Amino acid sequence: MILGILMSEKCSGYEIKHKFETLFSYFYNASYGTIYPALGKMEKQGLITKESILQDGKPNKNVFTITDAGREAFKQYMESELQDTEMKSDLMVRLVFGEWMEPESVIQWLERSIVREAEQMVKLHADYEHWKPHMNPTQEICITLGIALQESIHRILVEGLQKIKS
Amino acid sequence: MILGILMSEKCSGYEIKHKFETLFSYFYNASYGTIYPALGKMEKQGLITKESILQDGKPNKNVFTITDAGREAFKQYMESELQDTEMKSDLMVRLVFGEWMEPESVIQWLERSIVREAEQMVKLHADYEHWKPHMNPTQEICITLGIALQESIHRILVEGLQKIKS
DNA sequence: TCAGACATGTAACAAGTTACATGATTTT
DNA sequence: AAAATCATGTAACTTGTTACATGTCTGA
Repeated sequence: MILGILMSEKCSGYEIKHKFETLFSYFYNASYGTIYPALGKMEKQGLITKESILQDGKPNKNVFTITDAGREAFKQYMESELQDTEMKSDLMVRLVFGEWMEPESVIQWLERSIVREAEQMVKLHADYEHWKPHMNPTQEICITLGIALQESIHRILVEGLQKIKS
Repeated sequence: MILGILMSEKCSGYEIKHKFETLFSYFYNASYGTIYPALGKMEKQGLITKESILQDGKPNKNVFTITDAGREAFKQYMESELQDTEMKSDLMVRLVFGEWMEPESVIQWLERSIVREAEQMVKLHADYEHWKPHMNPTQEICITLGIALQESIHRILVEGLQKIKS
């Protein structure tokens, strides 16, 4: 992911984190504890180069630029075998063992999840409208996929909640 | 998950793994390298007890039974704060950086993913038909969710592929 | 005869989280 | 006066994977 980000422009670790939070948060996340060690490692491997920028009134910045070797590594990843999608859903785990709980608990899980999905849907739709003009076709597929997943989850949970309540 | 499984019946590590593969594989997975250490740890904590069964013509079995403390731990988990769903999609990562690749690569990713989703949909539908009679309402919501997610992904990818090709 | 089911476990490694440690400037 | 933004990094811990190690029985 970091190499992909650096394909477009050089960035500091802080700026990379910001992109994870604003642009990619709907399908990817990384903490500083992942980003900084990864940048250090890739610099050692010669995939990126560091440039220290002294700033006035702000801390210094370490800005990283992708190298030819880095672009090569990025392409190798992009051409490698596609990995399966993994997902970890606490809600699904609980639903499978829901028989051991009172219906009220199940209703709480569902209502809570419905609200969360609805909130994320609003955010994603807004993001889509916002970035639509600069998005290329594959990025459109990606965000459309994100939105479709949330809408499906939302729909099924609402239907499920009705059944449980009735 | 293991405690949840043991709520219904005592099981060996091997049997637990089998359940992960057949009943839960659409939303959860665990390897022996996770299961056996987890069983050992929970036995030490007194959440489960071990019983060694000598078998004829087959290796011995260590069968684990949940204790009162285990049932308590299970309920504490079920009543704890619901965690957000996480997902890791290699396809989405690639789609976001698809601008750096030839359309042929993008088409390959999409076609590959469409086939995989279709295969899993067939399997999940068959599973649903098979276990429907013994499923309780919350388990139905869970598998319906799994099926809906796969159908959405499939639909969006087919639509996306058409746009890319045109 | 060979693959697959039955059965348990460890060791090395990979990946990622959270909290800690520091500190100036800017906005509310 | 407090909170947020800008900015970098480490250490301890958690979680999970893959490969190794071992061996019998049963069915095609």
